[in-house]
Amino acid sequence: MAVHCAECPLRRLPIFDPFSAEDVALMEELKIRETVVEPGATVLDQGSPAPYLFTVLSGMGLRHVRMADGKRQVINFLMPGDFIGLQGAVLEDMGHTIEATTRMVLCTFRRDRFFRIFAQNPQRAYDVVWLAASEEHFLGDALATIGQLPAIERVAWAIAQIHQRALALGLALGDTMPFPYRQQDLADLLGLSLVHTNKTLARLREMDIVVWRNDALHIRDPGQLHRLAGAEIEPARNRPLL
Amino acid sequence: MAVHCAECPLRRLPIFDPFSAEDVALMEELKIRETVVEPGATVLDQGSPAPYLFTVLSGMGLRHVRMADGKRQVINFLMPGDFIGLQGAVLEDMGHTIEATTRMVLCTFRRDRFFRIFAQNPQRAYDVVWLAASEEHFLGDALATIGQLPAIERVAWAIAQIHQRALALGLALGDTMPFPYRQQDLADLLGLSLVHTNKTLARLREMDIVVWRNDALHIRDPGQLHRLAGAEIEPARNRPLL
DNA sequence: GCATCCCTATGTCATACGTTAATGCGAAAG
DNA sequence: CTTTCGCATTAACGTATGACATAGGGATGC
Repeated sequence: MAVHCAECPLRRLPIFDPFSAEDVALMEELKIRETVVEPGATVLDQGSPAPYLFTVLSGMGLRHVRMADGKRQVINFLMPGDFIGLQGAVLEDMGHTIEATTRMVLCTFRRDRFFRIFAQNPQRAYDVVWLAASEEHFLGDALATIGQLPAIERVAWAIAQIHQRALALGLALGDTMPFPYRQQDLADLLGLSLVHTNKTLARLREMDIVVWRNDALHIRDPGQLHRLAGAEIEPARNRPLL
Repeated sequence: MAVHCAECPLRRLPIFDPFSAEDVALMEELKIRETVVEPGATVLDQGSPAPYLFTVLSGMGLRHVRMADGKRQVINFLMPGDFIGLQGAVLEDMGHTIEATTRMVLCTFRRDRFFRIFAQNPQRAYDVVWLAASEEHFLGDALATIGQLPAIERVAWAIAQIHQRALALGLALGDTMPFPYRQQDLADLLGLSLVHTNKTLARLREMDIVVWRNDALHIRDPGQLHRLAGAEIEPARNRPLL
């Protein structure tokens, strides 16, 4: 019954893929259909509750929040296998907007039908919880990065994150990966200004750590990059209660 | 079967309260027990996968991450009704540490037994998804605040958040609320230095917006505070399943 | 061909914030 | 009563980052 996304070994995502259907009846029940989003277009704009849930079948994008004064915060990146719209489906509004940075193909299903399957298949409910927890984990990491690290480490962190996911998805060829973002997107993710992000990227280039040209990014020194990005989390002083 | 926490109108939390048991057999099945955490002590230290899940019955605390160089990032605050340990229960490790800032009473249950009820009660599965989504909503908000706003607005945001939750829980008396945190905690939440947080609080005091003494905080000018905090502070409301 | 647009690149200057250090103050300890 | 400790408070100074300005490089269109 559960159809796992072939493109998503990373998140083990239990999604419904309309193209490799195993259970046509279930898909009919869920009213699954395909949605295409062109680069620059948005799909689930913030403010409104969402009657639909989506799974990313292909393409890349990002979710961001637009603030009162025009400031923008990118929450995270979207890659094939990601499951979006949960907030909008469960809360009264989904607090952010989904924007495509490449042509993105989504698998769409209806909220009401989707949650109905919880009753039929508890394992899927657990999978959804797992997804939400992964998301939470990432956001905590992002919070720590933005809150505590200097610009160069933030940028390195973002690149390492994207690389890691791209690798797991088979989108990256070794240390070269697709990078269909503008520097403004990176800046808005990391809480930096565009100019400073640019300068930081220049520094990374001068240090011969990464090279970025034309929607593709190459990591020339993975060791250095991960040293910059990764030293963050360390086991805390442990005082076991149990 | 579901026993809702009397203390938690805000999150409508579907928790098991061992003190108002309606279903003794279920509680036995879940091996529920009570856990007390003294101020300063920690539970669920980061790094280890957690075999237990907790619900906060009373007291306050926070979750934070400790980083390599000793830096600390507070992820969020904990109040009665909060459900913790989901990441540790679902992922291989829970990325942060839970720390009590007052004496905290927790309701503990075993991971394996807990998830088993998904099969028996799909509504509870939906509730857990709802909880995770609320968490996600908050983290996105925090990310935008830390990433984009200046110090004074960050502090105002944090205070407004806590006030809102305390109000909903009946912990606040009008514009006076418990505030059992050190300024360091606030600083680590907001990605600011201790000193700068202090100065910002002093500014807010001079502006006659908030006064803070002895674990209690009084909002003297709610209008001003909310104007500073931004309209972002809307609570995550629940969306009925049907 | 030129013009326009969007984005990247780089320099100069301004400032919000971090760092260090010293002071004070109440609570707990001896 | 004095000491110590944890935490709040302020001041002086340094710096990472933001703001502004300008130029350059492809694209796309006429």
